[in-house]
Amino acid sequence: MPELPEVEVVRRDLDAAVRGARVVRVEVGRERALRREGDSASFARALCGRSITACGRVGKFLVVHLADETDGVDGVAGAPAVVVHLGMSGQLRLVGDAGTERPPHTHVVWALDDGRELRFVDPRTFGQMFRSTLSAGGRPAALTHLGPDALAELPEPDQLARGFFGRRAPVKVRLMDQRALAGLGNIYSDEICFHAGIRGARPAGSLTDDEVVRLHAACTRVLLAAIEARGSSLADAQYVDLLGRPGSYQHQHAVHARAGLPCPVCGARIARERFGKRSGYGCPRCQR
DNA sequence: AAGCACACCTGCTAGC
DNA sequence: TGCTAGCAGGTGTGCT
Repeated sequence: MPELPEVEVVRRDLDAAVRGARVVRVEVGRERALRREGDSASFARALCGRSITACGRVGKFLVVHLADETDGVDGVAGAPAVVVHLGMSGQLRLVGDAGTERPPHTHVVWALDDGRELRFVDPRTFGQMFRSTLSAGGRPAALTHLGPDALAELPEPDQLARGFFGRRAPVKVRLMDQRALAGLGNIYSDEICFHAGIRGARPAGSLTDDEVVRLHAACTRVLLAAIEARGSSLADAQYVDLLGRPGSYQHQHAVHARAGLPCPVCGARIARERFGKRSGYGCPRCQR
């Protein structure tokens, strides 16, 4: 399932590929993909004729910046954007030839002025796209509830520690709380906790200053390595990039989805643990 | 107010 | 072999 690194890989590729292209037609095959929009016809009308000026990201949300109708200036308050969330199984696919057969579950298609198509494909339909305008800080207004981005805006350790103070919730759950820190999901919270040597089930408020410093460092280290490897593609959710290519960071996973396999550091068996309805993974020996 | 439980949805798998 | 039940997951909402 796409988390921050996967979305960042898509963002970089998309930015390089479609910046300056103009949307000439929008097709909506499934309304649910636009469930935050009033109706798909007005969504399509609003996009047609607009140029893509840049592609940004906040946490797991992709932000496609569009040229303003009047002056085409991007990035200022009030400028239009389309926010895309890939959910669990969503993919953005860019094809050069619009005649290429569309995969099943292609819910939204943007036809570009150079003949290419940007397709939103999402079997499990947890993903969505919707319009939003940029607020004063440069973020889409619809995303102001998100905490700082876990890569671009990672708070300093002392500020992270303040966010953990007094919390009984497990540190893994706290890391995945998008209102506190945006971008981490089940995969990367497991890997970050492992690299920090901290059990995910520990109450967030129980972490020492030194442990928060380790968590802070592990966060940046893991996210950068995952982006370098172009993200994680696991068996079921099948993350692939704009051109359909899988990432390779799953081969570097130390603990996630590796229950019963040996820890790459100490050889102990990786344990699976329940966090509500979710499962987390960790090394019982390396993580305290 | 923090922390839970649940709905949403589909494809895959384990078990019968 | 063919069916069904269970599971996976992020976000948003609503309850305690």
